Amino acid sequence: MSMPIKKLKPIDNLTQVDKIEIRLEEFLKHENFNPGDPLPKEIEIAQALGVSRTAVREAISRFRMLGIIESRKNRGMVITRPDVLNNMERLMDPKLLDGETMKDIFEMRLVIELGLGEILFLRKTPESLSKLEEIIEKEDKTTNRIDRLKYDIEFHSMLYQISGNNTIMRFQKMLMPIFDYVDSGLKSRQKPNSENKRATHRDLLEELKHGTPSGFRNQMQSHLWYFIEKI
Amino acid sequence: MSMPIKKLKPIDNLTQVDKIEIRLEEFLKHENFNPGDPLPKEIEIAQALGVSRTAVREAISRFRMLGIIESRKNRGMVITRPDVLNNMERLMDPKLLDGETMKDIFEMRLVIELGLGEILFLRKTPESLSKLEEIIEKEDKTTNRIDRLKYDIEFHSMLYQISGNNTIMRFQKMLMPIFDYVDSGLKSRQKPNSENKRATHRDLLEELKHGTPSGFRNQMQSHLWYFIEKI
DNA sequence: TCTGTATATATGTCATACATATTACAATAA
DNA sequence: TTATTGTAATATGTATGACATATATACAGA
Repeated sequence: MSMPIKKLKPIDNLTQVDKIEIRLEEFLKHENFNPGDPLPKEIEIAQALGVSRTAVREAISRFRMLGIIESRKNRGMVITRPDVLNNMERLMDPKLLDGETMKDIFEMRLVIELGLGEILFLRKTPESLSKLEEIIEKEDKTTNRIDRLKYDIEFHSMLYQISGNNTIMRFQKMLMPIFDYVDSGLKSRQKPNSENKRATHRDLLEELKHGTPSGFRNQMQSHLWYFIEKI
Repeated sequence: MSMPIKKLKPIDNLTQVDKIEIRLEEFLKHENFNPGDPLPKEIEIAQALGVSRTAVREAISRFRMLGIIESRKNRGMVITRPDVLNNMERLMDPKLLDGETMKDIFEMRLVIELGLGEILFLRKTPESLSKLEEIIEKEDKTTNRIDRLKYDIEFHSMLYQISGNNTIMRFQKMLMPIFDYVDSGLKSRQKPNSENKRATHRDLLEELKHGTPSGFRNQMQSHLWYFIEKI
């Protein structure tokens, strides 16, 4: 008969560097560090923790990767404001992500676009509306398929720009490759003839000019229907 | 009179490790590495690049941080599927971010919630609706302010759960601290009496049960009005 | 005031040795 | 044979000491 082996929890499997990382994070929070504040020297940290400078450097390089620590020769290290999206951008590669996550991202792009109406009505200006107008006109004139796609993207990008929300704009931009990848792999559930009433860019613009947020949301839903019904 | 000094771009200010990182990224893409594939040994990489193992390790530790490389003793290193949100979560700290970004995030949370309607109608089930029902009932019974807040959060969390989109759910969860922080710092533009017609959780549920996506979007807009008018 | 020089300093890089966990396989006992 | 245990090989993890390099500071000279 064997021992009740399940009771035996595995011991700390953290590497030295992991532990240092944890300690440093505690240290930063506890000492209430703010962007711009200088950090102790590498050697001092190593000595204080009783570890080698090598290990400290590896731990610190992780924070550098996150963007919350910067270091320059002789100046030492300082706390910096991280760029929230910077790291995420590097991971937006269809080869790296799993299907489930990519599907999630596909939906997320749609969700954001559908939810954008409210903010657009708050931020729209005559100038921005006329820019949308320009894009639509260029779109109407062209027959080239590739150009139409270009203007399509331009139109939606302009909407984000009008939102004045830089984070959302960047977020959308980095979602794009995944969105396109998923889109090209999904089949429509409906017959092609169901797209008869799809709202156009002009419909959206007219709604944005003279309509209501509620109306705009509905138009956008109609406009994106082609994608939504793929979900 | 000064030179047109702005035209003078700074020379390569990349560290050795930066260069190694770039080379490795090229290598990974060019050789078409996929999750699960093993990487060459550290020493081999170092020799191939003509640099020290230390530098290679620092570069690789960055990829480990991103979550696209994992390494175990003797097993060597392998490409792994990164967790897209993992790094971002660590940065969601009001002390680290600047006001602009936090405002963006505040809006983003609202945008997502406003755009969620469509997907909810696609994914709702009798079971999930009755769970919402339960939460509302508990909410109605309580008079405690803190409990009401708890059920409020629970209700909205349940909506995300119904969406079936794990990425959005996690995303929202990590946006929360920033959202609350910004919210507590913003003042309402309107007089308090303007909230007379605010849609309740029950309104949302009824709409979700018997209404339409369009109706739900409007109800949600009304429900979140308190926040929206703070934008 | 500006420019060049010297020096001190903290990070960046390197070479080397050893520690440690994991694998594969041989050795041993049942 | 079968299962457990020991052992060597291996790749990553850690430590140490040395040197390289960029930057700040101070000071000298024009």
